Amino acid sequence: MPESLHTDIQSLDLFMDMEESNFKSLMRGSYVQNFPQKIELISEGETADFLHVVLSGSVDLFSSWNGRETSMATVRPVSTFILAATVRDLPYLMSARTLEKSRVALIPSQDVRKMFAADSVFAQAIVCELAQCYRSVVKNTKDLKLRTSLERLANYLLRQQGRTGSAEFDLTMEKRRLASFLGMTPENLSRAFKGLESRSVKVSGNHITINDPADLIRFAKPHPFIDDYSS
Amino acid sequence: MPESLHTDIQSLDLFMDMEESNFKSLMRGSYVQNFPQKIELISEGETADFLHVVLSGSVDLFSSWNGRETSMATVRPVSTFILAATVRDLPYLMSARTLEKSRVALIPSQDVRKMFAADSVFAQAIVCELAQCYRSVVKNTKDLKLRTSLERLANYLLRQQGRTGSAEFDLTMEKRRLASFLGMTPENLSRAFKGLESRSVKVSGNHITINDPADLIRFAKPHPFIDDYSS
DNA sequence: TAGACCGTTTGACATTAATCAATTCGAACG
DNA sequence: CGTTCGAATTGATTAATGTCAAACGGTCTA
Repeated sequence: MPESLHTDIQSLDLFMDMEESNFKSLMRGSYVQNFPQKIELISEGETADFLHVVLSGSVDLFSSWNGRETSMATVRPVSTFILAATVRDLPYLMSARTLEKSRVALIPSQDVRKMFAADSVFAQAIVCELAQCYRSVVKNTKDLKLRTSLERLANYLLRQQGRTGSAEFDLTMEKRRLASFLGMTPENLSRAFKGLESRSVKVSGNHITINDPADLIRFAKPHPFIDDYSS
Repeated sequence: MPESLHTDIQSLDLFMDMEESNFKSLMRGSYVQNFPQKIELISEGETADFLHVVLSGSVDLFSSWNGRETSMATVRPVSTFILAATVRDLPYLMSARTLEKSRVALIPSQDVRKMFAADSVFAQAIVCELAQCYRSVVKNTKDLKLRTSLERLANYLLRQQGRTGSAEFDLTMEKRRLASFLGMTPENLSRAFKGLESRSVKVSGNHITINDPADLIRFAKPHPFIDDYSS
């Protein structure tokens, strides 16, 4: 693996503080692969042979049951996914596919498990990462169970707006995936956008304008323990 | 804290393999409290001062937003809760209340954090526990997003049946809470039970009889990556 | 044992969301 | 510049779920 990528990977909280030699050792068994768009990287139920790190592009985590499918999360650079399956040596609970041309680093799970037993700083970093992941999923569950689809969309838009700080921004995924992520059908999402027009939201293609954020906030009632992904 | 309780706590995967002296040291700062029924132990948003261990009774984890409330999980002896908030020193994402008279051990979060930095075996146990918790919530999300309420109930009954092994069993929580846990209203749950009558489910009070499990399975289509809580 | 209380059930109805079919829109391409 | 393809939208309809009010049925207690 080219040295330049080491730097990217090492910049992750997960690897940042670990013993340099240990990090090098982890990288020795790892390799980087480039994938075209819409390639399934892993499938639900497979054993977790590698910890994955998205270096560029983006990856969709999704699940299926009985012919239905739902998008669970989007992984963007630079971050890892399926850490939980890796450390427990259990089958994946989600599938993953590239959303666009992406570069992914693959670190053998066995090496990760060996290393976290040997390097206590690394173990601590894994604890933090997993706790963070756990809290994200809990927030997501609260979002799903406590809110209507219109409220979920409104809060989603406010979160996106918070990331850019601007009143205008572009959706970062296509609407059909957003619908799936928010737990509704594409048709319903389309109507939900209509329903937010009266709350000062303007949609044109995937460009969103929030004319009166205060008004939208009044309706959406965002709450840090659901919407603040940083805690 | 009485020595006899040490044994209960130490029997948890989380503490089982750690250095005896470290465990003792953790216990030194801890204490046990008895709570009556329906007492709120912690509230969403508070800082996580203690790791909680349910020794007897049972505890409901729930969340609220905008006047609505939903039950997220039930904690039964012997197990911990709010580990994630504890290790990250962040506010609770859920509230907790006793469902019945319960005995709870309180371990200062600071001590837990110190200890997991010092004892790498403990750190590994925390990693396993958190990974497990994470996977449980992911399964729950899949259940919510991929299934109708009728399917969720059917699979819930099959899971309960799997725990006892018998075709008959009693519900372990009152129906209003079960409804909330499954993401529906009590009225809807009542109708869902009716809807499962044709699938050989008989309900009498909180006593359930599954006359033809194969038939119910055909409808519910249980799947290990959603319903198998042991992996 | 009568009454009160609380959870559950039932029925009627409203709301929300999913489905199906048809159309529109927009980017990619020859 | 028109064609093509897939996504997005729209409308009509059905299905699922929530709401409200009333009735029912236990359990506890005075």
